[in-house]
Amino acid sequence: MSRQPDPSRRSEQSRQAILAAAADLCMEIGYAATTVEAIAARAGVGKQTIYRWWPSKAAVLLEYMRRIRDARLGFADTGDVRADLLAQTTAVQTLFGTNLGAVWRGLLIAAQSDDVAAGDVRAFLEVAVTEAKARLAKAQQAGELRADADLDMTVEIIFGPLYHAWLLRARPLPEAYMKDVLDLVFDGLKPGEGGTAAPQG
Amino acid sequence: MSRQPDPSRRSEQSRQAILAAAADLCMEIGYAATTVEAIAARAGVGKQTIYRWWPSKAAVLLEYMRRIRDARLGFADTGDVRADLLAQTTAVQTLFGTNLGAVWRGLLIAAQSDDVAAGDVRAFLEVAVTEAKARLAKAQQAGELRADADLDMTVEIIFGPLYHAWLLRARPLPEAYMKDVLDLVFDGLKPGEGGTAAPQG
DNA sequence: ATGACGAGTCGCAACGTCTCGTCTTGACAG
DNA sequence: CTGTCAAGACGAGACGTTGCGACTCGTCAT
Repeated sequence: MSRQPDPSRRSEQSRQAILAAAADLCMEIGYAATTVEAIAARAGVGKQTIYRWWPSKAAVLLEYMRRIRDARLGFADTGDVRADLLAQTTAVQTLFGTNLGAVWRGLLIAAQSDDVAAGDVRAFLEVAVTEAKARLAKAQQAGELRADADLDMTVEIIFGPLYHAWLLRARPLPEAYMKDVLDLVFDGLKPGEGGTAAPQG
Repeated sequence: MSRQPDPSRRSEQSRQAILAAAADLCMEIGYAATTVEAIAARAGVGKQTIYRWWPSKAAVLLEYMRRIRDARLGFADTGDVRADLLAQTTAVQTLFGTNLGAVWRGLLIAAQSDDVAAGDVRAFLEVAVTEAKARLAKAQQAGELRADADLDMTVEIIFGPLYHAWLLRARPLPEAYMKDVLDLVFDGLKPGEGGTAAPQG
């Protein structure tokens, strides 16, 4: 009787091999083509070892992403909210262009059809959202941001354009994309007094 | 010899039944669970009749979406760009909440793994983007919009938040969501002279 | 007669479950 | 300290199931 396995006897080596194999395959052949059987074969592992510890390939890849993130710092706080947001969003934009972007894209897809994965993926996403909201709340108190701005909405206004361009339109973005977006949304789309100088993407 | 079938002999009745069955299934059980075999069964049609005319289920659903859109008008032009954008984006937000939203979500997923579908889905999306850009260009000439705003970016700033909230975060949105977004992005996130009154989502 | 149609069969690929025999580990006996 | 032994995680892979996309029928309309 061992319906739930004993984590203390788990093979760390297999765990690492599975995470690495899953990520590599996803980067090389795409999320959809990355099958559990292929992950097992590449990792030199039995399929059951994957199913014993993870409910799906999405869960495997999400753990991989979590490890990457945990090795990273969150939002910086230099006192200049626009600069901090630019640093953060530019880092995200850069990540989208790397192989990790392919993994993240796959997870966002999985979240649309797999309810279990959806909860975990959204939780992962909400960590970033919460970090951003915390930084924005501080900016609000510092008078750098309109006091009446809803923070969830503000996060969506800042990250939404990037996701729209990358995930939906799949268009190539100039390096300064997020700088120009931030200039536009902070100064406003309507013409007028003109704050910080602005774009032409 | 009939490698490419003769459209003039095509059964319009089967076509309609297939489109309706595909859309109904997608709304009822979701995109992933909607199989070609299920569509055929529901439509009372042979599988081959689907494969004869469409390359994939994504193509079927895209044709369905195209029909819906063709029965609709594009952007209105009342002379007030914010009002026009509000009307358009609110219509989109409403659509997301209906069963058509489930179909559209499915197509956006398919575009991530099926290269052929991706081209068609993006083309469909670009029609809406182009409409929006045209209206924005007019606003720019009318002095309603900053002259230096990149239009692709502006479209992403306006629609990005909605997609981010709906597709990625799957959070429930208040009816006035897009009104508040437009107020924020037109007037700007930074505090100051305060243009139009603004939100608290 | 041509060819689209409904119906259904085919081999294939991946799913998730399962059953092997092997190897590691911790508990206990000597 | 060392030898024995049961528990259980492991690699490997067989299993039935599902949906794919190509195909083959006999029917029916043009």
